[in-house]
Amino acid sequence: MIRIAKVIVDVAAYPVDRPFDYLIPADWHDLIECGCRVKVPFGPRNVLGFVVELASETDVPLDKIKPITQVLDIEPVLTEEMLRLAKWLKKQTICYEIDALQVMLPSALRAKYEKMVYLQAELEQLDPSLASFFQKSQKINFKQFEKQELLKELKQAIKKGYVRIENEVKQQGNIKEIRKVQIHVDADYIDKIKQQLSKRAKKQIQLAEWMQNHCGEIFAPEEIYEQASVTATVLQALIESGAAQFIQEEVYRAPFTKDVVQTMALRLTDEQDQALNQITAAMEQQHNETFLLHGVTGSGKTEVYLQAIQQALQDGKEAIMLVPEISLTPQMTERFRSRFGELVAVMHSGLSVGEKYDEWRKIQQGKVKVVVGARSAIFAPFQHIGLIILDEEHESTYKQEDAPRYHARDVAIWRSEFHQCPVILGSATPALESFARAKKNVYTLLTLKDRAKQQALPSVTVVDMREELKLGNRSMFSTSLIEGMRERLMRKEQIVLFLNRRGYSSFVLCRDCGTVVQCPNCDISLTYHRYNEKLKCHYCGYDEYVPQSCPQCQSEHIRFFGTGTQKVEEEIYKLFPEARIVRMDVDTTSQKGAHEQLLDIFGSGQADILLGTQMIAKGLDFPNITLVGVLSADTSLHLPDYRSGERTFQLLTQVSGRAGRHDLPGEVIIQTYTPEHYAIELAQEQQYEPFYLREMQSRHQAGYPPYYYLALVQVSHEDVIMAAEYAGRVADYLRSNLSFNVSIIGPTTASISRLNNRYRYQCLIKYKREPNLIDTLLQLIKIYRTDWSKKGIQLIVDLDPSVI
DNA sequence: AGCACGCCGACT
DNA sequence: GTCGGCGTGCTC
Repeated sequence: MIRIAKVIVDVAAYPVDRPFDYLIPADWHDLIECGCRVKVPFGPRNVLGFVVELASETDVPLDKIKPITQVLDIEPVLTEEMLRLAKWLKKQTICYEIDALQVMLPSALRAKYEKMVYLQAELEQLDPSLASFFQKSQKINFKQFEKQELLKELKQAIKKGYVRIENEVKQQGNIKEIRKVQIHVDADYIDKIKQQLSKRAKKQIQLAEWMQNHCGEIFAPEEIYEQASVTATVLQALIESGAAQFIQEEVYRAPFTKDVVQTMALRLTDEQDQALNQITAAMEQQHNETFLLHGVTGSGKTEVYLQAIQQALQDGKEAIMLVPEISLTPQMTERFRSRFGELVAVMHSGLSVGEKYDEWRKIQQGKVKVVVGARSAIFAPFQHIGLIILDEEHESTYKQEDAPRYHARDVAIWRSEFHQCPVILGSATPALESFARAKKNVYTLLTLKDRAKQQALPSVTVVDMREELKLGNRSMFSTSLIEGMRERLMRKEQIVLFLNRRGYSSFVLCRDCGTVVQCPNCDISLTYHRYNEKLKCHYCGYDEYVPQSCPQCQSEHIRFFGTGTQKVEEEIYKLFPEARIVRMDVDTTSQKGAHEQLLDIFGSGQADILLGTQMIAKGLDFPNITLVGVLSADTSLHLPDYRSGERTFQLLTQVSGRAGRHDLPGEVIIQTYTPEHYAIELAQEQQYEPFYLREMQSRHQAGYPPYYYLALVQVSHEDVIMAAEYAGRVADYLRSNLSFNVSIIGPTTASISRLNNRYRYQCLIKYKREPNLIDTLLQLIKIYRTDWSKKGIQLIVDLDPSVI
């Protein structure tokens, strides 16, 4: 007899990161299952929790055990697979189990808490200032009293027992329902009602007769008004007499705006066909093989994905397709929807909470078979996964930056083992780690060397901006880029300009004293944004108006340096006043749907130039683009990160791939001050393998992945001295507890040494094999959680960090 | 995490 | 005496 539920409570804290036992009330014995959300009393408050296990007995003394107060789900929201996956995530990423559970669900299913004040006595007994609140209701939100500064009075009332405070657990997600009308099933019954109607109620009689012809059917009220030509009052009257009833029908919010035309599978090239065959073979054998699909830009990776998914669907299975971020989704999702129609769900950050919830339910209820989405879609609640795909697998957005710090690739591989299905990691520029694994046959390498339509790769020119400067060209455009743009504008072809910095200019500098205007909360210079004449911190969001004089020396000689997208836009207008420009960066795409809209404008030929940041580097596929310009290849090259070379190579290759994808030949112009850097030289040749070999060499020398694994421990505190002191303790602890062949670098200041008023230090751990590592880190975290956290120290452990 | 409990200094 | 500061400990 099962009576005890083991529950993970919604409290992210070290001492409560374990299941708590609760009694299942008798009426719910058959109702509560593993994976259900429940409301439970926890100490003095009520919290939400997840049932992770059912048991028939408990070690907890009976006087301590409390019953579950509410069941939030009749059907579990988490499968057994998810509960197991959560335990794995907890261990793998060192996070709280509750965080691992929450990350798998749409935010709509997470709890919201509200403190409510309940009236416990007669209204007259209460202080008049309080009593006014309880005129209409027995319970009032605590916030109301807070706002009116009545906390003292409230405290008095609690003491006297007139009121009581209780924490209410609320669900945010509501299923959107619309009201429909169901006609009574029995025509004779409606007839009876009709007989009882007054002869003068002509309209009601008319409606009753209409209803007799539609027994049991369901209509939207508007349909009835129109079809029976009656008004709402008449319908209301008949519903009251029982001839019909209102019902609630669940609807899904529609995140798709456009209709799509059905497309068929394209004919594959030999290379594509070979790749597909290996994948489908693995699917047939139910083999959890991981493929690395390395295909040059324009080689038709997406078509391979589509046909592999087609196969999964034919086998009665489901498929998950991950894409890096919203940038890819409009064009990509359209492509998926046009192939698989209504069987596709979409998940990305651009959807509202409600829309995400609806898409999630479509997956859970088996209404769709394919999900196309960003990182978190890897947790799609499918039960028979036949295939998982990560497109652009090298992208760092697949790594979540806050707890649980998981990598979607690792989760994908875990789920593929569970479901015995293959995983495809696809990229034109695979992450070094992935390519190395493919070379070691951990992954199966599939290569697409040629573009699908046999187009030549675009010709790439690297322009040395130092030479331009010597020749007296001080503008941000080289002579050849200007010429290229002029030609394309004349020929009515399209241009993509890429710049990886948003805003107007990168920093504001005083020419007299050399002060650079900095964020007051972070150790970062502020960026000038022209449209609202403000300086903005891109890390914490702080903004201020542009100072008229230097804040340090009051000099008026302050100048803007560096170049952002807004400034480039202005410069282009100066050069080509007739050019129609679409600018895409975080500032122009923050509104919902703006992304699609801007791409539509460009795609339909209403603009000549697409100017943008990172977000335009991927996935764009427009036939008329024949020129791609990279304004400065150096920006990403000189970041203090061991991956900066790899990132630059990837970025340049991706951007270059936007040109000449169809019939017209493409040209790429890369502007740089360091043309001799191997990442730029090899990007020009568009050869991945030479770059891979060269980069592997430097990783080997410097002791970085894939030769070593990394773990990062970051310490922060409001006070520099505290932060430095405890970072030192971390380093000491690690050095004395890890083996000698592990190198510990640091403590050093983090690349952003102050963020949101906290000073940041870090220790980097490089290791090849250190079975002791997780346990040592857990020990360290224990010390931090029991001791250091009280002193305001914050400690973060990131295994396999994507940015260091 | 959040909340109660408890112990200590400063005020009507 | 009472209020409110925050160190300590617990949550099935």
